[in-house]
Amino acid sequence: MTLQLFNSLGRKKEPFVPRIPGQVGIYVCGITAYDYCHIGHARVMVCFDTLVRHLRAGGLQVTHVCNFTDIDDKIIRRALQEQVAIEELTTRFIAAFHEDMAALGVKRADVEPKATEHLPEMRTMIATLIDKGLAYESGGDVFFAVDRFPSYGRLSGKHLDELESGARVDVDLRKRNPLDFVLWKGAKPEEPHWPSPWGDGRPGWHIECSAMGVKYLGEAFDLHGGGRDLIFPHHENEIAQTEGATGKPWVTCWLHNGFVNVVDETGQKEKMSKSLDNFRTIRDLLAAWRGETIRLFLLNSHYRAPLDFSLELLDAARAGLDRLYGALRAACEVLDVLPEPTAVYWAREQQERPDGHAQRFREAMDDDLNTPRALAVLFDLARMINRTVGECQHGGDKASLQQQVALLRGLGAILGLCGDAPEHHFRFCPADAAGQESEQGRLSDEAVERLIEQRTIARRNRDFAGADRMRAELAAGGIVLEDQKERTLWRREA
RNA sequence: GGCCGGGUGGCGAAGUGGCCUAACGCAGAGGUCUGCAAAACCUUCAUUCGUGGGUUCAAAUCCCACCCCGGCCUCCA
Repeated sequence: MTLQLFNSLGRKKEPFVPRIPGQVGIYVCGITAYDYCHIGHARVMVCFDTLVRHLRAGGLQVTHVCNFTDIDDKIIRRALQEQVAIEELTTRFIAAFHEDMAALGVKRADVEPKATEHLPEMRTMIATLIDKGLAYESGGDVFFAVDRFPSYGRLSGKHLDELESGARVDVDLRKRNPLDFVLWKGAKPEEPHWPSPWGDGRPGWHIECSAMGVKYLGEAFDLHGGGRDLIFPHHENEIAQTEGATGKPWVTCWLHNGFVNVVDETGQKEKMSKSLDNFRTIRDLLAAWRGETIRLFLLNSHYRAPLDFSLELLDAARAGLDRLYGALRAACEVLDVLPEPTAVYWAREQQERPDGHAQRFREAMDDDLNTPRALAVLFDLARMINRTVGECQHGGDKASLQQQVALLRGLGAILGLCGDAPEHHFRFCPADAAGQESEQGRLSDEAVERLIEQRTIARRNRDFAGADRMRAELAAGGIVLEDQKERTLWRREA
């Protein structure tokens, strides 16, 4: 079975066949750097990071491009509000983006181009479009003429005539067709601008992805992804510009992930978005939950389905992750070292692993990135590991345990999970504002270890009342104990 | 108005014609283990898949109608 992906262009699953055997180019629409990222952004990045990991596990050489929009209306407005230079603002939020993504286990893209660093490419493309009669100057701006691109609307399933009849705001008299979109905006006073044959100004939003996509991945490449909300008009416009300029088909397969919705107290749902001001930033959440927990939460539903966000669901995800790491930790009781969390590489591994788990995992991922099903395999493996640990403790064979744990880590790595030391997971200490009082009440790792030692002595002396008192003391600090044969493990409760 | 997703157990979520008396996770119940716990393991937890029709030997899965939720058509991941 080969990888099948749901192509938004045509709205059906298709076998994924790289244009160049063994190689894949993927462009993911990144962020506009003017604010912190929220769960919606996290979803896109985790989703495509996972896809890239899976492609690589399949032996493909992937070039992953993810851009930054570092000039646009919102950025200008925000910089003005905060009284900072535009570049300072964008630099700050790009750095924040990198931090957040690192916490979520999202690998850096191979290329992270910025719009402001690609003015020449954009101008060239605009010039070509004008030459070809697909774009025109009007009132200091340059517009793309949608009428001149016959397949406009193909991606979004919209027809020009229907769009035009729809109620549209702001009829711009400089446009020949109200749907024409701007490629180049004439400079306004006080705004950053660059020179161009059509006068000073700055690029429109859509053109940057076209120009940078072509530059780094070519006039034709395999995959282009982003959130559902980008289908129209952003991606529709990208296609029109690029294919208009090059005269040939651009992207083979368009991928779009579903929204993250927010449910309020009354049960009302709505899409999480900046403009609705109902978003939770990743950074907020990272105070109370590990990034990996957020990642598991996101991967627990299929990427194209809508996803409702709630704190309760994050707690459930944390409990699920506890289970996975619990198995790894149990394995530590038998194995001296855990196998490296290196992603399974199918080309090499598949013959050696006829065992059902790897197979099931791969089939799930190959089926349009069915991460919930892939995750189920991980949980099944965890159960098996727990069982095997029990057998090992009764004199069973360690080799199969070693293999199972290696598989859990190897498959986990494709999802970007289970890569840490179990203790790192269980001792995670929420830095969250849950309270100032918790600041004092919080026990340091060392203090916990000390109390546990005392308790061990008490238990040895069969002073169970004393031991229970110490356990209660630890419990008050959010510490849960697990007595093993030889030692006592502990974890912090959420 | 046009177009697009989604409605599966207490919750989340797979499954899209027979392996489904519905995977997996969370929560719950009982048991084993334990000084007691915790964790783990075992057992249990939807004869039912928004509603009503229909097609079929067979439907959560296909067709028709309807209801509900969300989104896009304007910046948005």
